[in-house]
Amino acid sequence: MKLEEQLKTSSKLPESRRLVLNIIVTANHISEKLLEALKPFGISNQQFNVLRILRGQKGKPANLSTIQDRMVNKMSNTTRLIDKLVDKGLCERIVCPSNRRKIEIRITKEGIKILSQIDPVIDKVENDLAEKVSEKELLLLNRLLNELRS
Amino acid sequence: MKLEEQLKTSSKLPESRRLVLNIIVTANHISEKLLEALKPFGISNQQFNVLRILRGQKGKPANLSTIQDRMVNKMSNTTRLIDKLVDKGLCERIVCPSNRRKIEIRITKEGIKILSQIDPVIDKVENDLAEKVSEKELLLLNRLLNELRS
DNA sequence: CTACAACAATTGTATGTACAAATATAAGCA
DNA sequence: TGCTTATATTTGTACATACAATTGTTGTAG
Repeated sequence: MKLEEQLKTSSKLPESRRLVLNIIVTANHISEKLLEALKPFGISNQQFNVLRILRGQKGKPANLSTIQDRMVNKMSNTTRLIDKLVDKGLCERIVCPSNRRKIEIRITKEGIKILSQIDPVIDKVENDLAEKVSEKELLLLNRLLNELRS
Repeated sequence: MKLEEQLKTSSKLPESRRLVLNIIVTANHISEKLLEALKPFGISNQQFNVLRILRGQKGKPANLSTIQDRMVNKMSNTTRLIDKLVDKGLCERIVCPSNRRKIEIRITKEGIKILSQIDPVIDKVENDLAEKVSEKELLLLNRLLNELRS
């Protein structure tokens, strides 16, 4: 959808402003799709993101700061997010025995199980999106977006 | 910056997942830059967005649903956001005389003034970003992002 | 060994966001 | 008119996010 249509504005925006708004609007659009897909499982985008990070640890525990570093949204309160996942039984938190300042966070069997149910649903959202452009454009988009963050 | 570097992951992601993550990470990156630029003025991205919408009304008042329609982030509680702007004296809210269910929201002189101070700062953020790619790539990015939302 | 700096996580406060329910007004119709 | 439905906003609750302050622990210089 054309950006101006989306924002219901008639003003002619400079191309640099269009880029800024376009990226933010598109990111919101995608986040909504993801959230919608996750809704039946009762977890949020950020909770899902953390679970995937924990699974990626392949058994090794992660501490809070590691998780925060790897999150898509550098959340400012991972403590409370982990609280929610612990409440749901999807991960567990124990004090690190070698350094009691740290905590060790692990995904539980429950967590692994719910992730395996979620995986195909998220894959579909991602593929549906990517199919809106050609293979070549997909690679190009990824390259250009990386450059915007340089 | 390369996406994998940003997320500190070593896994090889499918290109469709890279696109999803790339857009969200880039949008966050841009939002942070904007927020940083707005910080000296004590207003948030969304408050700024609403002020710009109100200025675009050119004297005509806007009601809540109009604002909500035009917002970049379709915020789920514009009432409370307007409260904040009213508290700061940047806009005013009066009950619409012809239809008392509606409210009329207008930007104040104060609001216009602060916007005119903010404008060049935001322009700079937008231009700095756009300069990271060529003119041609800028247009292409805007076209492809529109397609992703179709 | 003690004092202090550095580190890791938690807590508090304010704002932002999603969703549902409540309130108030207006419009339509028997 | 009185009843129902639709419209516009507000309020409540839960979660997400930014930032600052606090707590508890470790490491280290003197």
